[in-house]
Amino acid sequence: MIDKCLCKLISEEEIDKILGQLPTDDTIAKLAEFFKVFGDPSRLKLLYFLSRSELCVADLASLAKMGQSAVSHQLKTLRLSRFVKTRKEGTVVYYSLEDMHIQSLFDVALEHIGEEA
Amino acid sequence: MIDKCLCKLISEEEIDKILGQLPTDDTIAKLAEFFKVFGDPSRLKLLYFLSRSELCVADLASLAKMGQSAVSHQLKTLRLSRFVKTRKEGTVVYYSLEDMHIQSLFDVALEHIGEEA
DNA sequence: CTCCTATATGAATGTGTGTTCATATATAGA
DNA sequence: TCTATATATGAACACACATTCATATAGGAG
Repeated sequence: MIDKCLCKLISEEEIDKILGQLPTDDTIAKLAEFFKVFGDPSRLKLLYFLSRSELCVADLASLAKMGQSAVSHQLKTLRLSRFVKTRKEGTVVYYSLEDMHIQSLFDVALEHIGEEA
Repeated sequence: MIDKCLCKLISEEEIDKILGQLPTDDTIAKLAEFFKVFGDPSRLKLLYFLSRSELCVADLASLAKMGQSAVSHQLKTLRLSRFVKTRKEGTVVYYSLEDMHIQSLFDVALEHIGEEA
C-alpha cells in the first residue's frame, strides 16, 4: 500500500490541493455506477431503441433479439438508475428515455473510438 | 427469444428505419468497452489525479491509497483503451491523460447523479 | 557485476453480473 | 371463474474482473 517514491514533480501544496478537491468516495462510487450501466452491449442496444421511440417490453425483446426475461432484468437496471421511465396500459408496459443527456455521452464516446455519429 | 406482441405503436417502416440505423455489433461492443473503463471507482480516481497532473505509478498508488500492482494493472487497462499515455525517465514511468474529452463526460454524469461539478 | 528501486505481469482468488429457466403477478377477455 | 397474455422476479450458472501475492524485467548507483 505504501511506496517510497514521491517523485515530487508537484509540490506538497499541490498534492494537498488535489487531494482536497478529490470527490468523495460516495460521489466516485455513484459516478462508477453511472458509467457501469453503459458498459453493457445489451443495455446500449435497448437505450438506442428507446432513443428512437417509446416501446413495450416485448417489442424491445424482438428488436434487440433478446429473451423477454433478459430484457426485463436490464430494464430494471435502467429504471433503478433513472435512465428510463414507464407507462402502463393494461398489461403492457411502455418504456421511454428519462434522461436526454444520453445522446451527448454517446457522441463523446463515438468520437473517442473513432466512429462518427 | 420470440414474443408474440408487436404493439405497433410504430409502423413497420419506422421499425425498419430504426433497425437500419442501429450501429453495428462491433460499434456497440466498442461503446460498451469505452464506458466499462469508467465503471470502476479505482480507475475513476486515477483518472481524476491524472486530470490534475502528470504522475508516476508510485505517486498514483500513494494518492489513491492503492497497491502498486493494482495501480499498474489498472493503468494497463487505461493505456489499452487509449485514455492515458506514458513518458519514461529512467525507471520511472510518468502517466498523463491522452483524451481530453473525459472532463465533459464527468460533467454529464455528475449532472445526472445530482452532484455539481 | 551486484544491489536496489520502479514498474510490469501472471496466477490465484473472491466478487460481481448477464442470461436462462421456472414461476409469480397482474390484467383482459370469455 | 377460468384462461391467456405481458411483465417481473428469484435462483442457478457461467463468465468477467479487480485485487493480491509472488516474481520478472529494467535501469541507476555503487
